Amino acid sequence: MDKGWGVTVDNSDKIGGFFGNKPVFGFNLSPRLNPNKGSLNMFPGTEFLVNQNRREEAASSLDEEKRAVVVGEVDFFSDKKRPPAGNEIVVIKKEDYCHAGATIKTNMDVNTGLQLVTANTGSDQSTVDDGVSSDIVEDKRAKIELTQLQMELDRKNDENRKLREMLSHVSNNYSALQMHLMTLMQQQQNSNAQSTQEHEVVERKAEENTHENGGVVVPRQFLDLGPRGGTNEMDEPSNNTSSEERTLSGSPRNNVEISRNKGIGREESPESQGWAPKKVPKLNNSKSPVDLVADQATMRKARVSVRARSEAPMITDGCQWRKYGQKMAKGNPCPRAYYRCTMAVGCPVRKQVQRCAEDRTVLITTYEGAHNHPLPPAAMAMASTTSAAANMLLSGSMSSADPGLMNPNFLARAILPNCPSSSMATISASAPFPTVTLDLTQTPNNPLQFHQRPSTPFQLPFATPPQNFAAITNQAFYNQSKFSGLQVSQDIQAIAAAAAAQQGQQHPSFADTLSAATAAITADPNFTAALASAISSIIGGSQPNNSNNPTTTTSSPPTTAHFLGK
DNA sequence: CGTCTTTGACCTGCGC
DNA sequence: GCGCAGGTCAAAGACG
Repeated sequence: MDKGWGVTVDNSDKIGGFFGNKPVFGFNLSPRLNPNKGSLNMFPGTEFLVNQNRREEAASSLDEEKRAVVVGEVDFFSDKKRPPAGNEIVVIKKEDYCHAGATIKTNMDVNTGLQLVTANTGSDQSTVDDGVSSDIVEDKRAKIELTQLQMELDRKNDENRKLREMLSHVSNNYSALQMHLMTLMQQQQNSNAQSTQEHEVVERKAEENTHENGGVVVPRQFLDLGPRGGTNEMDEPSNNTSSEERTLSGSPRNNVEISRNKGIGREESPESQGWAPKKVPKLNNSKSPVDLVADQATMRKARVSVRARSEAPMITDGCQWRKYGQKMAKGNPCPRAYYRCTMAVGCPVRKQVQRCAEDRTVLITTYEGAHNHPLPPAAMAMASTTSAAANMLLSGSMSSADPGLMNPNFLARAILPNCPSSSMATISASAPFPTVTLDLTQTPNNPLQFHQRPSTPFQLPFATPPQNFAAITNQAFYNQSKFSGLQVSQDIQAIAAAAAAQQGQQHPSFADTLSAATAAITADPNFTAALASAISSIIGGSQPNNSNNPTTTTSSPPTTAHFLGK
């Protein structure tokens, strides 16, 4: 039944749907083509539409169109896949063997009851009577593409959801592992603390005796790092004690110091309040437990080194420093300057400033000791950072029995929990002064690193949201208490609260402060970048006001400070 | 005059 | 035991 266009398929063995030598739509006829039994096989790759009941709905919308892509041979005339009468199959993509717009229609012959298949090659649209116009085909094609995009979007969304779930799962596992590690570490520290408890009792008695004898009361440290602090612990008990020890040493110089301490009233000198020389007097071989602990503490005295690019001779850190020496260090043509904190009498904090031999634009500032006085709020960032770094380092060293706990990567993660890369951490824990290096000369994408050797310089990012300071500070304090398992003084709590108050937060308790800090960190997923940005802003802000005279730092507004809490 | 820096001397720890 | 390097002291000088 030729409709005048295309081919009508009936009981004949031929189907005229050929375009050239190629069959339209690529359908093959079965040798015994019965419209009810025949087959219409489409070549793979042919995109087509099935417009169900188009015939009945005439010019109805194309919403009911079904789209399919032939991925294999499709037998439309098999019993199962036969399209019902009134279907229209439209090719939407030009193929080698057909044109876009070519159609196959199935229709029921009302006279014979046979299902008719009408084919239109699409090559000559003028012959199409009720066929599909090219505009409609284009419209269909656009709709199909839209559908394709929607499907792709759905697929991507689903994939993203699965990835998020996977990430969440991994994060949970990591947190669980970290908590487990911390638990193990704290258990180890507790056992260490027990072993040193006896020594503490001895030291406390010594302190009490000092007070009874009218000795100088040494201010408490902000934090106790390690078993009862560092070298200051050794110097704290009393001047009398240290003097006696120095007498035992037989050192002429020490004898001079003894006479000074007793005679000229150097009680307020640094040496009497934490600034006693680090040189440990040689004592008798039969050291007391206190001495042994003190020696151990000396060995554990941590340093935090900050590498930053600065033209100024010294970075402004909000603290007041007094230069007390300068030395030429081996392997570096630049002299090393020695400073001590003068913000409070007897503050034991010292720092060394030296330019990097390889890159003289890099200023290396090494902090040692803990401040024994309140810190300006602006000084919190660096103070807490260095303090946390030192704390982690010392905590790790205390657990030297377990090498895993000294893993620098773990340490760095403890300090910077959101550091994505474990390779950021390299910590020099070599005796007697384990050192953490905060390198601000690295690439902006990875600005804060822990490592032993500097490498690539970079421009400091100076844009710093001030509200990050509180988060940084609190995070550092949080890490201190969380990982070191040591006591956090009320001063620290106040400082942390003050720092958090900079964010306009209310913190009735330290726990709340920590919670707020955690929230702040959560809100700012890139803690590393925030911290680096904060520190770099310190340095950046210091540069304009910095003079060659370190003392001028006191007159400039204390934007921040470098402190190393012990 | 007080404060701070400079700088040579001194002390200590460590490696050989 | 000696030498070296790092760290510290303190007298002298500079500066406001």
